Amino acid sequence: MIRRGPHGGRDQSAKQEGAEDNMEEREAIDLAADWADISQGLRKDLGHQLFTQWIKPIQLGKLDHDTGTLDLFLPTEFSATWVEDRYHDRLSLAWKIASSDVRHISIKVHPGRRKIADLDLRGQDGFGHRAANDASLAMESIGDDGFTASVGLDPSQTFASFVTGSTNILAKNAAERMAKAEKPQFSPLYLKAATGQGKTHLLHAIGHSYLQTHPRARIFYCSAERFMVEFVQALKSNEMIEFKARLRGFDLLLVDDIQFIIGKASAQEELLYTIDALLNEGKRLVFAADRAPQALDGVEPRLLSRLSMGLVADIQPADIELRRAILESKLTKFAPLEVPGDVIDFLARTVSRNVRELVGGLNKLIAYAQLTGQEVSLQLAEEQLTDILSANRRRITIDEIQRTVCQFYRIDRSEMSSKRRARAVVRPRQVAMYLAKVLTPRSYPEIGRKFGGRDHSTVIHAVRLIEDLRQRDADMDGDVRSLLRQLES
DNA sequence: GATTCTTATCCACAATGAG
DNA sequence: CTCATTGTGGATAAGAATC
Repeated sequence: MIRRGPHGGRDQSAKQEGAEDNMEEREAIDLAADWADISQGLRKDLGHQLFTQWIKPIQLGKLDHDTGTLDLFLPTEFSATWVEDRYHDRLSLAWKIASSDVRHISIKVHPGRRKIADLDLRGQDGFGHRAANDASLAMESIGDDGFTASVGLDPSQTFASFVTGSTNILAKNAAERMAKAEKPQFSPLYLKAATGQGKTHLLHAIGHSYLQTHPRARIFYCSAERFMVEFVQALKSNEMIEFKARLRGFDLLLVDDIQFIIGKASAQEELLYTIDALLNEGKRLVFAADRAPQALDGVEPRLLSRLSMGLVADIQPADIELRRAILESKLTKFAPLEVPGDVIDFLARTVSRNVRELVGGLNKLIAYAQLTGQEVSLQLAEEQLTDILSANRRRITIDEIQRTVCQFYRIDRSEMSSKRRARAVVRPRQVAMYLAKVLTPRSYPEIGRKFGGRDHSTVIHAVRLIEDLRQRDADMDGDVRSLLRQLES
């Protein structure tokens, strides 16, 4: 698995080595071999389509031994941003596992390609800043006096750029108070949200805001994953005491994705002591995770109680109004650019899972439109965003359909499986079968089974019948439409 | 209530496609 | 090749419609 070249301690040896050319060549071969392994794994993980679209075009750059940073090149600004956004963590982790010389990865546009200025969507919109999560700079900046840029906080992720709605206002207010108030009323603050709902954004924002009011504050920001890496490194090199001392010197501790700490008993222990020490001094602690503290199984109870003793603020998934507001706010960044209202509406309505995807979709659309010189239109959106759309189509179950249809026609749920053939129950049953075929990927036999074990040809008959009826009967069409609307929201 | 008509259902079987 | 899915035509009996 771990491929090691014959040149282990490169940092020292490479500079004195006479045969430098040879070294470089060997290294390039090693990296290429590692990359072959990694991309094999990713191919399995991501599936063929995603792999060929995003991973395959990646070209290996050089490894900088001083910083341990490996460059990965993509042919376009857009694909670089995309890969950065979606796969940075994965790639980074895979490389760290494959080669101990690689400590960070950097995803860039291939220097050979001309950078299209118009398409430079980064920077303004918070898209493609996953690297900041890594906070590789956080630990390195400990020596200095908390200079903002080196803390690893993404400068675009501030409270000002955080769009609020009813689902996240609570968490935002809590975060703001954590950053502003002189004495924190609660600590730690625990942010709970599914991926892509903005917890990382809030974490960064707290950092920035606190730094504004306390310019000399010492802030620690990192993901729990990163925490683990640092921890293990300190452990290996017998620098634990130093490591502990550093940790306790911070005024504000921001730890992202603490669910990753599950199962690492020793790191948990260390985190626990750090929390206690910082809490006693009235320091501020903020944690973020994708689940409630109680749901972090594998974390010891003492740590759990520390995590939940402050305020646990839940960020609900963005609702449609918030999603629209986010898009509008991003849109002001492309000021002269016209994006029709129905496109915004379409995006806000369909991509519901993940805000990153939402913004990513908008970026992709705009980039594509500019590349091809087309107008941004609803049609273009439907064509270009098929991957995002299919991933976001809410998984509607047959049970859900049956419930909704029964409610709509005011009949009992049991009629879906009953043997009765009265019009009043057969029609709804057939409508439900039709909807099951249209809205789910289930096969005819499977649908038949869900309707009292009916034959698959019965389902086919029902689907065709309702299709036919929708054409000729306006009432039926209206019924189906309103059912579709109900089910898809 | 007895009748004819309509059709929801099941069955047997062919064609097709994924693994 | 095997298995599951889709699709066709036919038979039957449960309801609907008509008297």
